[in-house]
Amino acid sequence: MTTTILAPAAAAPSTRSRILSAACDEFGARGFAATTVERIARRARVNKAMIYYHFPNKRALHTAIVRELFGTLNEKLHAIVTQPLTPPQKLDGLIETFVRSVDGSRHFLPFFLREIADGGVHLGPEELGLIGGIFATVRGVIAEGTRQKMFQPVNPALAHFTIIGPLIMFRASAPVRTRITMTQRIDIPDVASAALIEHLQMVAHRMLAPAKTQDLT
Amino acid sequence: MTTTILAPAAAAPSTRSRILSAACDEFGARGFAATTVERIARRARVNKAMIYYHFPNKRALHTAIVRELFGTLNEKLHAIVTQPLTPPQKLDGLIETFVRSVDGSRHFLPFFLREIADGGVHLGPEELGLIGGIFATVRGVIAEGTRQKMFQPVNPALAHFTIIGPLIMFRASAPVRTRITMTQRIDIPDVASAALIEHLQMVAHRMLAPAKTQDLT
DNA sequence: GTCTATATCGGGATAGAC
DNA sequence: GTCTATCCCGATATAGAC
Repeated sequence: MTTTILAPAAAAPSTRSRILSAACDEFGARGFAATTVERIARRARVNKAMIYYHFPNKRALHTAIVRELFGTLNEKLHAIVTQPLTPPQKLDGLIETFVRSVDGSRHFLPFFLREIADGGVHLGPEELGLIGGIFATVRGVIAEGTRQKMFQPVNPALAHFTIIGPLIMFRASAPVRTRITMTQRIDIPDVASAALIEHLQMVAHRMLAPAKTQDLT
Repeated sequence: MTTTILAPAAAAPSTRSRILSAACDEFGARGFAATTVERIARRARVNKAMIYYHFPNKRALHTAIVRELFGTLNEKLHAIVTQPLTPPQKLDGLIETFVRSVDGSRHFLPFFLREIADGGVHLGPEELGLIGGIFATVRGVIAEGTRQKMFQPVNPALAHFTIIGPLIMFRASAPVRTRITMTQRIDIPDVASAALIEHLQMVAHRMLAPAKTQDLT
């Protein structure tokens, strides 16, 4: 699977990759139904018919993007948990990779959010498998740490979403927060990647610290 | 503001309330753009023209729902923080109210998620004010606790989303998790409201415990 | 591979009878 | 307040020339 969306290999981005990139932006900003092929074409500076030359239809274009987005994240996470590290170290690595991935591509987040909101109805077995792989990876680290008594026992699903949830919601809510800030006296500032990583790691540590002995940061 | 959506006053639900209820389901399941007025009409068992008799257009119907959904939550949260309680007690109350509200209405979550995903483009000043009010409420409690040295200093925005994020994402991801469970060997079970409340309160306590002295649950 | 032109249709919104 | 019929635009998708 060669990355055609985010790495146009410099120089002359192919038409196909321009279409994919433009589609990422449009789908991410508006969602599948509200995105028109016409707008994708304009953004990619190609004709509308070109899109139907490279992809059978709108849905297939969308699926291609989902597959690549989740696939690459999956690979990155897998690379971490197979290293010889302690469970807490792996967890820190997973958190950092999550944040860097989300912050490194403005595409990933909106896609993830909308697929969740739609209940995964657009996802075929292959895409579901990719998301399931992400679950399994995080969950495996938590289970490993609990087995080694380095973590207190927690519901792995809840622990998983305690790490992912704040990241997703905080980053995804940035536009809304900006609008709120402009309209009202409340100001809800953004934070840099490093600060976000640090916060999530702190929360994970505290959440998973064994009941008696713990070193709170 | 009389609740017309969720409390149809038994007996004969008015046409208008049937429309609102049906629209909740459709908008929640599909999002604004993918929802057709035709489907709302069918579900409400009325004619399409009836919808345009009761509401000026599709958008106004959507806005009416958003306004009520966020408005009632806002009131509930406000009622808690004005009681004479300690910051940790207020926070527990907020968490419980959040979870009960989300679990009590299958409508709230999808709307919230999609508005976030869409960057709040459908939200007017009034709706933004309601969401801003929710932010301000949670944030106020955290600031109060920090001032009284009962909480360690944290970024209030991050703290806020550490509480909200897991709840939203965990509940919202239930359909996807079910599909993953069916397709693969991974099984990501759901949890009851009480267990979710307990988990979120535990995380909040641990996150906010002052650095040195703490009683971990 | 790229473009113009067009078929086709679904869906938001309205007119107007009852 | 409720229904039928319809207008009309925009959007997906295709045909076919170059």
